This record gives sequence, C-alpha cells and structure tokens, in this order.
Amino acid sequence: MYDFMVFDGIEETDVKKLLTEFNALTLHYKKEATILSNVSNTSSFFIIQSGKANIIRYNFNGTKTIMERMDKGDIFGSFSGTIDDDLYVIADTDTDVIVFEYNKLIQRSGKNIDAHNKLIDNVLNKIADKLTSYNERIEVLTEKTIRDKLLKFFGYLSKKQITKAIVIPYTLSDLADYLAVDRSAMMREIKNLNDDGLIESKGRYINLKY
Amino acid sequence: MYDFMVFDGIEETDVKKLLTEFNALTLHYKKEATILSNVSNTSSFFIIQSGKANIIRYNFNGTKTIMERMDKGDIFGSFSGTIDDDLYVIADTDTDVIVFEYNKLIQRSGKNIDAHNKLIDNVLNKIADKLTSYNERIEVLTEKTIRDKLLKFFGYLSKKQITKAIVIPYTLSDLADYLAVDRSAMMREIKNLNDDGLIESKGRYINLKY
DNA sequence: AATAAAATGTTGCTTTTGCAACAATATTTT
DNA sequence: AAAATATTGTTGCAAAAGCAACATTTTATT
Repeated sequence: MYDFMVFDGIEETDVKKLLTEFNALTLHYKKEATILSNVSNTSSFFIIQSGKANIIRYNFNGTKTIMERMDKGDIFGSFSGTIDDDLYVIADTDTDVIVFEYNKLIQRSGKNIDAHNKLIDNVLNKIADKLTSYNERIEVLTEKTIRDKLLKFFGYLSKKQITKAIVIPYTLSDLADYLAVDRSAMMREIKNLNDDGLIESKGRYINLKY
Repeated sequence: MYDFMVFDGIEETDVKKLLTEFNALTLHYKKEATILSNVSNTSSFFIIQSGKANIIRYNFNGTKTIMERMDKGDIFGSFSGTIDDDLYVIADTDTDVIVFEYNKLIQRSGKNIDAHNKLIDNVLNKIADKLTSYNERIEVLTEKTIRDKLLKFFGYLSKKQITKAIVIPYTLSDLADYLAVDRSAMMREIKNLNDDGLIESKGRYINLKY
C-alpha cells in the first residue's frame, strides 16, 4: 500500500483554487495542543498540511489510548469518531491544519470540476485506508493470547516494511497500548518469543526467525 | 445514527440511469453462497439490493470470525479488506447484489451529475459509518476484562436501541466471537453481572440496572 | 555534562480467562 | 411430531495475563 496524500494528482494551482472556493483556513498548533475536542460532532473537514497529530481517547480510569496516528496529508473529521466520544485530536509535533466545511467538499459548484473530482476520489481512498488499518487492528485485537497478538502484529509490520528485520514504529509502551495488554506481560511474552527462538529482539528492533 | 441506504435521496429513475451508465449487473446468491472470496483484491463495487451478507474471516485454527454484518443498502468492495486477507463475503440469506466497476463510480461522465454526486456523497457517508462501527468494536476490544467489554458493548447497544431493556441482535456465541473471548468465560461473567445486580438477563434479553 | 524524565526490562503473586466436557433448552429440518 | 442440530448454561482445572514494585538503560532537558 502506497502512502498517498489527499492532494496527490492535483496541480498546486488547482489546490489553491479549491481551497479558496472552500473558504479554507490554515491553523497552526504547537506540540501537545488540542486541535479538536469533540471529534464526532464537527461539521468541519481537516487536512494535516504539516506535522503529526493523534486521535486520542481518554479512558475514565485516567489512561489514554492512541486511536490513530496521523501524518502530513492525512484527514480527520466527524467520520473519525464514535457515538460515545471522549475522542480528541492532539498535535504530536507543531502542526499546520487546513480546515473547511465538509459540505463544501460534497456540494460541487461548476468550477474546478476535475480537481474537485480528484479530491473526492482521494478522500474516498483515504477513508478506505483508514478502514483497512482499523480492520488490521481488529484482527490483531481478536487474537486470544498476547503471543498471538504480537505475532500477528509483527507479521503485518514485516509485510509493510518488506523485511523480517522490523522496527516497531513507536515505543513498546505504546505497542502494549495498541494491543490493549499489560506492558509487563507483553515484555514477558517478547522474552518468551526470544527464548523459543521465534524472534531475536533488542528493544524495538526485532528479527523474525520464521 | 440513522441507518440509510446508498440510494437514499436519489429518484428511482435516476438510479436506473446511473446503473445503466455503470453497466451494473444484479447477481443472485442463495443462502450460504460465497459472493466474493478475495475481498481486498476486487476492482468491483458491490451494493446489497436485498437480503443479508457477512464479511467473514477464516482463522487458520478452523474457527471463523464475522467481521461485519451487512444489510440491504450496505456496500462492500476492496475497501472492506486488509493486506493479509482470508476475508470472504458470504450470503446470510438469499441475497441480490448490484455490481459494477469501482472506476465508474469515480470517473464522472457529463450525465446525471446531480444523482451521481448524491451517490458519491452517500458512499462517503456509508464508508464513514463503517469506520464508526469499526471504531466502536475497537473500543470494546480494548477493554481489559470480559466484564468491561460486556458493559461497554451493552452501553453502545443501549444507546442505539434507546432503552435499558436491550436485546442482543445475534446469538450469544456470536457475541463471544465479536468480543473475542471464550464463550463459557463470557457466560460466567454474564452470571456474575446478574449476581452483582448490574444486570438482569435471560438469554439475549438484558435489563441494565445502572 | 549533569540532572531529570521516559522507556525498557524483570519478577512474585493474584486474578482472570481459556479449555474441555458436559447437561439442558431451543430451534430447524425431515 | 420426532429427530437432528444449534444454542445456552455450568463447572473444575490449568494456563495466561494483570498488577505492583522495582532496577536498569536510554533519551531529553537544563
């Protein structure tokens, strides 16, 4: 899967025309700032122009879960949430965000038709990609043991990184979070995988031996 | 959330025109028949015209997991899968399916513009809805104990059914599957919830006492 | 370069969960 | 209506995972 951006295949001048037509704003956020606090209720459509941001869920027991990590060219909006929310979008680095009304995207005027169509095509593909990555997380989460969760996760990573010498793209604490398991129990299981010769690992660097 | 269909808001005559323009076919499947076997690799776009179908993953240990239950007006296609597949779409009842090339949906001709735009809007919303329900499952799956998974699930159900006297919309076996837990352990936990006075339940009929 | 703060690694103990093997009801099919 | 099949309900026991409390190492911050 190729990591594309929502403006791919659209001339820069056309992008500018579209954004003007949409009355789009560019907003700047410092690292750690809250970009959006009621994710499922916004009528706006957001595009990350530069930087990184996460969709985060705050659990009532005080912990937080990263629902999605977003990069340049990624999108978010009401489609990113659930009924029940507590979902926030938080800047992970200094981040620039393009914002406009979702309706503008849908209600096509007669202008810039081709660019507009391409944009919608890209948005559709972007959302489909999100669906794929959610699907992937569900497949990992439905594995019963921590061992099986790890192996499935490593498998996906290996496919994406096209090598058996994978690097976990975030901290092991965050991985435990992603797998929804206790970190120490996960560490124990990683050790077991090493002992059983299934992997050879040091921190986030893992060699798959199967 | 209102359960809409992908042709909502489009005149029947316009729907027919669009489908002709797309060279769409209607295919009929008997209950249990395989509608699609390589979900992530299709270039077709599918709409359920009547009946029900499930997206199913076959696990290598012989068990199967229902990834998604689909009804009249629901859509599926390559966006429904992962890299790693083993995903199948299976008819749950006798089912009629409309099929056409995904590209036809995207590459707009000059004809039926308004209807076409509305259709794309609906498709976008449909996919966003799928995202919401996947999100919801992730939120349930990330709860640590079976008890918490049940309570979160019941909470969502209660919101959707707008009552505390909820009915689980499928068998308890399927629920265990959805929660990715052992059925007997889940039954034990349902008993515990009854004993602790948090619910009053008989089979799939559950009364929330909180 | 020193200090502070995160992240990683480890272990004993307790709780939760899965597994297996049933019995009892419901629901379909013939 | 009888038989066959599927679903629900229950339990003892073993395995897995969570929790808590640390030590160690790495990465950031001053």
